[in-house]
Amino acid sequence: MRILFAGTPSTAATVLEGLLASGHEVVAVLTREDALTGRKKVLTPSPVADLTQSKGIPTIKANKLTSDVLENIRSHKVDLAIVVAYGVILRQEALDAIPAGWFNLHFSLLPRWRGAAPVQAAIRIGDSETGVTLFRIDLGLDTGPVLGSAHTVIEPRENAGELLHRLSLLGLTLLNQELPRLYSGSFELTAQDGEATLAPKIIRSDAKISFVEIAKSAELLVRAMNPEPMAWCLFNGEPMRLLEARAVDSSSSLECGNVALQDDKVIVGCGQGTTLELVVVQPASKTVMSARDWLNGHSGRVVLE
RNA sequence: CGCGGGGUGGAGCAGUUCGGUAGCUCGCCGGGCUCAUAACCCGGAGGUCGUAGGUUCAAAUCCUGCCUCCGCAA
Repeated sequence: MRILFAGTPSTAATVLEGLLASGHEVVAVLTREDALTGRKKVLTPSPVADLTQSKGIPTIKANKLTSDVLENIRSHKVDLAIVVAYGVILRQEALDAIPAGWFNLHFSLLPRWRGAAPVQAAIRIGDSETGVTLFRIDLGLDTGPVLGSAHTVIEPRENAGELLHRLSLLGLTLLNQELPRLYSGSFELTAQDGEATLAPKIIRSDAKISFVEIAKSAELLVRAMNPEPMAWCLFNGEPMRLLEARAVDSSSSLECGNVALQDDKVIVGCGQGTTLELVVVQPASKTVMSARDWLNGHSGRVVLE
């Protein structure tokens, strides 16, 4: 079958690369328009566009599926569309444009964590397992009937970036398993079953650490927000990013936000007498460094907020 | 011209406002103490202070250009 692949970020590019390597017939790719990015606001193509350019695959860049764009898609005589984090809502007119329909690879076990940030949400809340779901897109938000899914355990120290990478590989396996069934028409779609939860898009203020909460909650936040948008707190009035941290047992009880060195570990007091160990941090204007290095430069009383 | 911060021995920082031959917390090397140690004590190596030029008797510190790294915003 002639496939249209729709996706934007590097995760999507990873999946697309895998599909190509497996010999699927991707005849066109849909991705978001180039965007201004970085401090200098350089117009940059999406990771997916980057890949298709080097592979010479026809690429449609669109942030809205207008009639013109849909016409363009139809001109490629596409049978089936695979969507991985494209970032655009599909209206009925768009859904109708593909004969066999649009199938989305979603990074959670639907109906849990419908929406934009399922991986972050799963870690943030402390889920012990998650997975990927391949479903046919309908007009709702990740509500379509399921073709197949695969689950995996969330590792105790795993952050969102690491988990997303594993899920993209798992998703690729799932695609390679399910696509032949789609091709042959011998497949079944099952309605989503279970409690639906929502994983809305994350904004920076969601990633602000509160040292009043217990350490475990802070740890989950740090893991969930890495690499985007990255958990942060304030040090001397400047933002400091926390790349890696974990809740630890501690004999000493620190006031919330107070930092100390104990057994060669940098620890900070959290709510209810709990303790968070800082492992990797990045102060404003500085590069990423170990928490120990950071503390070395600051003798005296060190407080985070 | 989006806003802003940084580049000082191997690491992280102070010193720059009010110019006068470099300091702190670590690491490293050697020695000591100890049953022992990541603990403690003593000693040591290691820096043309990002770069080019300017001002000056004298520049990490003042002026100008450049390189480079980063936070925020998009």
